[in-house]
This record gives sequence, structure tokens and C-alpha cells, in this order.
Amino acid sequence: MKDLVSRCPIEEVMQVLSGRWPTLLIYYLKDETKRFSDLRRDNPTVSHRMLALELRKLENAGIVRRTSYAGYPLRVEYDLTPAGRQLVPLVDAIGDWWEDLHPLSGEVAEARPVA
Amino acid sequence: MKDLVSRCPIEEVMQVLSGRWPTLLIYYLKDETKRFSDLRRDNPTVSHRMLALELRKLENAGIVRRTSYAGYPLRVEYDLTPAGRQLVPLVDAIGDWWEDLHPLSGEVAEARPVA
DNA sequence: CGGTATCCTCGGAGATACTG
DNA sequence: CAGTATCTCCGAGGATACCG
Repeated sequence: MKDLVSRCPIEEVMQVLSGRWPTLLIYYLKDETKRFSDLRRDNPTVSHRMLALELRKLENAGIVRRTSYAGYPLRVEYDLTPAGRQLVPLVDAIGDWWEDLHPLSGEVAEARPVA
Repeated sequence: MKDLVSRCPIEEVMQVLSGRWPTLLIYYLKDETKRFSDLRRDNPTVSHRMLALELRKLENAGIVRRTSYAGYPLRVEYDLTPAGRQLVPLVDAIGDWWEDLHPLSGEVAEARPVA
């Protein structure tokens, strides 16, 4: 069972953002509406099932909006909610912080000449 | 094997911050140096093994600093690196964003009178 | 006390196939 | 095309025990 005491926003939000896909999906939806199959192509290594589950999770969290159009073949589009769009720069900031801490994973470390 | 192409800072940083403990540990170290056993007490549900692993991960990521003092019984202290301290407000911002999106998980929703 | 190794379990996540 | 169900499997993570 879940810990009854935990009412920590960060702990809660990390349940949604943790894992490989959530932040990536948010990025791919950053400024584009995408179809389910688009997201699969954007991310060739995510499985059909996981993509559906992760999108559901983000939708329930109020980060992603799902819009389905009647017809055949089916057409479903995903984009960020206003809240989702507010999240982008916050995640970005963490990405920048990381980039600053670990520039290029050190591989081309001495590429920048001393003078 | 890992995806060779992926050089996305967010994807990388999420490998470190994903999961239940990393952000919590950062919080407990927010403005206090703690011993291993302190962190276990702060967080009764983390296992001995996982705490060690997560701390190692955060240490390798340059977020947490480990200081061990010779002697018996052993004494090891953990605190945030400068980079780790810079991270705190960024994670905080995401927590606030979430809190704003999902105030109190709705339980005491109508506690605030209309007028 | 702090860390690691070993064992074992349970559920996260892939593959596949079916439905609307 | 999008989504769900079923089966399966692997590894994240708990419990325990031992070492420095």
C-alpha cells in the first residue's frame, strides 16, 4: 500500500515524470500536435503498449490532451495542455543545469582550445 | 544496448532523478549534512541496499558529496555539492507547478469558502 | 556504522494478437 | 490507426548476512 503520510508534491510529480518516456514525450509535443503513430516514429524504441500507457498517464496528470476524431481509419491527436506547456521551461531548466554540470559527457572535452 | 544517438540532457538527467528516492534524498540534504543512518530514519521505507545504491548514483552524478571519517564505528556524511544545491530550486519549481495543478489531491477541495 | 554480496520475488515492460 | 488484453520474461529492488 502507498504511504499515507506522503503528501509531498515532488514525490507525486516524480511518479508521473519518472522513467524514460514522459519527458521525451513532452518534448516531442513541445510545440507540435502529434498523432499516436507520429510519436511512435519519433521514438522508435518505445513499444506500442508503453506509448499508450505513458500517454494515458500524462493525460490523467493533466499534462497532455487527447483528441480523437471519429472515422476510419481512427485518428487521435495529442498535444500539451496549458499546464503541460508551463512545465516545458521547468524541465528545460533542469536539462540546462545538467548540460552545465556534464558538458558533452566529456568525450570531446579538450576540443575547446585554451587560447 | 543503449541508444548511441541519444545525446539529450533531459534524457540523461532523468536517468539520475527518476524513481522514488533521488529527489527525496536531495530534499533531505537540502540544507543539512546527514549520515547514512540519518537518511534511513528520514526515510523508513527505503532499504539499506537501495539507499546505498541511490546515494552512489547521486554521488557519481555530482549532486551529492560523500565524506567518510576514519574510526570505529564508521562515520560517513552526505551533503549536496554546489551543483546539487543549484538543482534544489529547479526541482522545487516543478513541485510548485504540480501543487498548483493538483492542489491537495482534491481531498479538502472545497475547504476554501467562496467569499 | 556503512557497504557489498547473494538470493529471491514481483511487477514493469516487450511481443503478439485481437477489436473498434 | 489507436487501444486493449494476454502471455512472458528480465531485472529492479527487498531481505538477509557478512565484511571493514
